[in-house]
Amino acid sequence: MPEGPPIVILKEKMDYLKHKIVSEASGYAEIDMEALSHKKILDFKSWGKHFFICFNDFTIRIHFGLFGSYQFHEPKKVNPKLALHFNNDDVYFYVCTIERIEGALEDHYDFSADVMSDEWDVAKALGKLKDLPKKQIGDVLLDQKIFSGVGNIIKNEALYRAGVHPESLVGKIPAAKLKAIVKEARDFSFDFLKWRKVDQLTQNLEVYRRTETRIGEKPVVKKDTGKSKRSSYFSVSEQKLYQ
DNA sequence: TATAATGTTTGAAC
DNA sequence: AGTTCAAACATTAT
Repeated sequence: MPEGPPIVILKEKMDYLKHKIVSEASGYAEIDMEALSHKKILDFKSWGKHFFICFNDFTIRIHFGLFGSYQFHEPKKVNPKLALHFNNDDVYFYVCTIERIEGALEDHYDFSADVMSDEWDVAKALGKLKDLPKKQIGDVLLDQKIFSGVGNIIKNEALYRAGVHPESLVGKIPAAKLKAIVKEARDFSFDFLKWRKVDQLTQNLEVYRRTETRIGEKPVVKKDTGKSKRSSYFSVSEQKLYQ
């Protein structure tokens, strides 16, 4: 479920429930379920990996973490964290964090940091990178304050496309390469979205989890890198290490 | 069947 | 005070 693109897909799938009235809310999330009853959903929004259900004066935030899922119409066998009931329909959310946010979303989130947003701001992202010269680019790409929505798949694929090694230090990467990374973080996210919609994502990944299948071609190395110690997949021959 | 994985927060330990 | 680490949440694909 995680990275930004599947959240955009969820938002699109939820669209038919926009302007509908919640008849009842249930689940084991620690929010006031009563507060959702008989309330009209004004909109669905997203910021990176966060999904928002917007009501008049508050918003419900859902984050799916690593294992979260959702289902329309019929419940799964396990207990939902949140279930929204409508007149003739239901939506269920599982293994996610649910929080209530008061007031305007814009006061809590900077949408120009969301790589999939219309408001995505390349110059702002580059400016933030400038302040982190000693960080590894692999770590920085996972920083949601800079690249909201980027997860480990997008990180690895964007770095491969840009030809930069994940352990490269931000301050040592040439400006043109940094620009390429920022561009690919967004471009790959939209390819991710396109491929996921037709269930063709894994076939199109060039390095992520490709250590076995690429034997005989350019070998892909897997290594836990940086402070985050997340798995990086990269080609030593095609991705330059700047340090 | 065992393992690893698209994520993040929290709090203890150093 | 800063960091580093494990734990916690719990599921699914391979």
